[in-house]
Amino acid sequence: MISDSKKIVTRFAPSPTGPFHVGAARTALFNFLFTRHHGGVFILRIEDTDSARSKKEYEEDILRGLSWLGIAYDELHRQSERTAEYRGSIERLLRDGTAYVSAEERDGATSDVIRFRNPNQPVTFNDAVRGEITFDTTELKDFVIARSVEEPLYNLAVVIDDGAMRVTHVIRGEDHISNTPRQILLQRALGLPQPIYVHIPLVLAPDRSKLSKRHGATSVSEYRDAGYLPEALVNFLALLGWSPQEGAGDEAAEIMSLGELIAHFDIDKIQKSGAIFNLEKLQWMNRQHIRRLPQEKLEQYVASFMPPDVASLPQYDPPRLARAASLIAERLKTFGDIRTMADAGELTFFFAAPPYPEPHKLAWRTASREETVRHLEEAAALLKNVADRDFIARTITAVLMPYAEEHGRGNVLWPVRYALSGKDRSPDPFTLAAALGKEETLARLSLAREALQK
RNA sequence: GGCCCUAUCGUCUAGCCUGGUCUAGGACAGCGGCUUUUCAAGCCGUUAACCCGGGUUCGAAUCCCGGUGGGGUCACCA
Repeated sequence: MISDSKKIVTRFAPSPTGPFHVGAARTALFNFLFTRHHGGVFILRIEDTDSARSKKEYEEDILRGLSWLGIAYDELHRQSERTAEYRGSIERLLRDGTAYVSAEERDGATSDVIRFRNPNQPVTFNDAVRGEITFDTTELKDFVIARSVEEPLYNLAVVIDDGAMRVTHVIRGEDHISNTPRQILLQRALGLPQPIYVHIPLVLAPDRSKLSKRHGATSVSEYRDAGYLPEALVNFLALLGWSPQEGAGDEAAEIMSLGELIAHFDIDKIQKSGAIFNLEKLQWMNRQHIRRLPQEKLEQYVASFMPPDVASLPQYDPPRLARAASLIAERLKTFGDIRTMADAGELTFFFAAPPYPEPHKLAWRTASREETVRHLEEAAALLKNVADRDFIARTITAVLMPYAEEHGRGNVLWPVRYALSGKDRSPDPFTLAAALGKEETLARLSLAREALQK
C-alpha cells in the first residue's frame, strides 16, 4: 500500500479556535507515529484562515501540548501567512472559469463570494481504513470556496496546502469524510495529486456522543495539570482505535513507550468504529507508567505536585522527600491525588511527628496500655541495633517480625505503625520506618510511649 | 430527513481479508480470594460478548443480502 520509493509526508492541521483537545491530540499522534514509523516528514499546519475565531493563545496551547506529549513536528506553517499562495490559485480558478464571483446577500448586506463551478461528477476514493467510498457530488451544488482571492475557506486552503506541501497521507478524524469529495473536486480542478486518505474513528464520551466539555476534562492541559504523565496519555490515546499486531497480548504488552508505539504503529490495524474515552483505563495506565518512572523523575513529580502546606512542614527536606516519594507514588493514580492525600492528612506524618491526641488508639484491640508500652520499648530496642545504612524495609521486617510473631502481630505491629503515622490508615510499619529514617523512627516510638504513660 | 461511515464482553480490543484449530483470547472496570494482619498497592482466580433475520456452505463471529441500532455530516467554521 505504501510505496517505498515515495517519501511519506503527513500533516496535523488544527485550527486554533479552542484549547488543545484530546481527540485532536490523538489525530496528531496517529500522524506522528505513522510518519516516524516510515521515516517521513511530519508537518504541523495551523489552520487559522478564520481570523475572527482564531486566537494566538490557542495556537500556543496546541504547541505546548504537542511538545509536552513528545510529538515533534518537522515543519510548521500557518495558513494566515500563505495568502500569496492562495491568491495565485484562486485567480487561476477564476481565470479558467472553474470558479466565479457571485454577489450575495447576507445579514442584509451584499458582498461578493467565490463559488466553485461544480462539474457534478460522482467521486470515489479509496480510504485506507474503510475501503472504497463513493459520493454523488451534485448535492454539493456550486459551493463557496473563498470570501475573496486572499480569503480561501477551509476546503480550498486545505487542498492548496496539501498540494504545495506534497502531503502523501491525510490522516484525520472520521468527521472529515464528508469534506473529502469537495476537496477531491478542487484537487482535480487545480491539477493536484490525490493523497491517500486515512479517516480514523472518533473519540467518544461514555454516552457514545462526541466527547465534549460537559463530559469532563477534554483538553490536554487539564490532564497535564491533573498529574497525568505524558507517556501515559500518549499510550492510552494510541490504543483508542488502534492495536498493536496480532494477539494484542497481555497487560504488559499494552504498556508502550513512544518509541515502542512508533515501532509497532501502522494503519492496517486502525479500528473502523468510534472508541469511548475510558478514564478508568487511562488512570490504570498512568499508574503503570508511574511505576516505571526512574526514582529521580518520580521525586521531581511528587515534589512539583506537593501542596504548599505540606511542603512547608518542618521536616520537609530533600532526603526525606526522596525516601517518601515512592511510598507516596505507590498510592496514587495521578499526581493530582497528592493534593487529596494531603487534605486527608495522609502526608503530614512523613514530614512532621504526629500528635497523639488519642493514646488509646495506640493499643491494638484488647491489649493493655502497659503491654503496648512494653512492645513499643522492645521494638525501639530492636531497631536501635540496626545500622543506619541497613535501615531499609527488608531489614526492619526481619528484625521486628520474630518479636511480633511471638507476641501477636497485631499487638506489636499496630502500635508501631500508629506511633509512626498517628493515622488509622497509612503504609505498613516497615516501609514507613524506612522512609522516616532511624533517628526519626526511634524519636516517634518514644514520643508515643510517653503519650501512653501519661 | 438526505448522504456517508459503522456494529465481538459494561469499556478498549484479538480473531474476520485467506470459513473448521473460537466450548471466541487479552486488557480496564466488576466480583472473590491471598498477603509482613490498617488503608492503598500488588498477586491469584472469576463473571461477562460474536445486534437481529435470511441466505451460501458439510460447516459462518468470519462470505452475501435485508433489517435495526450507533455515529458523522449537511455554513461566507474548521
